[in-house]
Amino acid sequence: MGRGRVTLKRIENKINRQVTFSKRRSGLLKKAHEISVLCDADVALIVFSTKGKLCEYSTDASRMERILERYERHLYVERQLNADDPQSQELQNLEQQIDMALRRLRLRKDKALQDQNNVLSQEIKEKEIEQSQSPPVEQQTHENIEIYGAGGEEGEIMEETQRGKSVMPHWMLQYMRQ
Amino acid sequence: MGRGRVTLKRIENKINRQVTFSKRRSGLLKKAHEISVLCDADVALIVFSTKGKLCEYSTDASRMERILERYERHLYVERQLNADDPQSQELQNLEQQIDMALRRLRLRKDKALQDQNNVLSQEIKEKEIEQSQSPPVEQQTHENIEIYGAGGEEGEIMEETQRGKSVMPHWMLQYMRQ
DNA sequence: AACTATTTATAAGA
DNA sequence: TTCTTATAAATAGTT
Repeated sequence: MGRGRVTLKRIENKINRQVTFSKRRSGLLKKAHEISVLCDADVALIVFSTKGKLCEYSTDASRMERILERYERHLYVERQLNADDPQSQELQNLEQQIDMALRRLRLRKDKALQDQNNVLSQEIKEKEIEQSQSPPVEQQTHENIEIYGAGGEEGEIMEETQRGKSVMPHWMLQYMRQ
Repeated sequence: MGRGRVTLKRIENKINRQVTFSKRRSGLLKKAHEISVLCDADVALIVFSTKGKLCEYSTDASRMERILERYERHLYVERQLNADDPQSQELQNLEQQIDMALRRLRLRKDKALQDQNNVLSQEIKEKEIEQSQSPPVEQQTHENIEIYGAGGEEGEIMEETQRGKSVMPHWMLQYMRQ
């Protein structure tokens, strides 16, 4: 798309590669977001540039981990099919046990963080009432909005995933108008 | 793209949604693959349809897990920053320990599977020599090929991730010509 | 599954 | 970089 056909081959010119990466990353993120909204699909997208910088998209920041876990369970079935010798079967079982332990622990940790958040939001709410100012800010939503791509700064972590914070990752804002 | 503007809103008509999903999934996978080759980037893409069916792309099937692990380490730093109370700090440490155990175990398991694979490929090689037939099939590569999208069947797991099997996931073949 | 009229993405150029 | 523009590609609606 542009003034010339593209051959699917590594772009050797470093500047060109960098520019193309930046442009195409925007496009990819936009499309990932669009399919997730239009088709009600869960999407997790992780991109590392050559420089090793991270950029990610998921349907919903707080759902990224759930998507990955779900992915790993699919994956798990595949592995079981492959493991037809006793040695890897044994390792399989061990892995499963440790994995379950980790999952249980994460649930506990999530709950702890959630409780902590609840306490904090309660404090904020009380402060707001104290100050008797403008009504609470509306919940942001990503439905029903036309988005347009725009250039993005390459070279930093573009989203900090925080549990249940926002439906729309904040870096996505740069792809929006209105 | 098409005969009408798209409003970013869930497509309510089920058939339409399904068709759009299928078309856009192809496009998304194609673009994910293109950016990874053109810009030498690591990409992991996971899509679940509403029906819960999985479709995935990664730069290299065997690298998917490494990408996810790398992602989780980024993520880990974020979490540390959030955990400023003793309770979640404690859980954090516990998690880290279990996580390390799991990682060590997976390394062992990977090695076991690798060894198993090596034995199998050795056996295959020996059979080939026995039969003294055509020379070994050329390694498939995904560089330097123009790819075109094509419809894909929705409703099945499109790739079985198998350790180090192929550079190009086999479902990707359907997006190619020549 | 194909076909096209359009919209959208983007390679080059400024 | 960022914007502009010519063109290639993607795809919505249709058959």
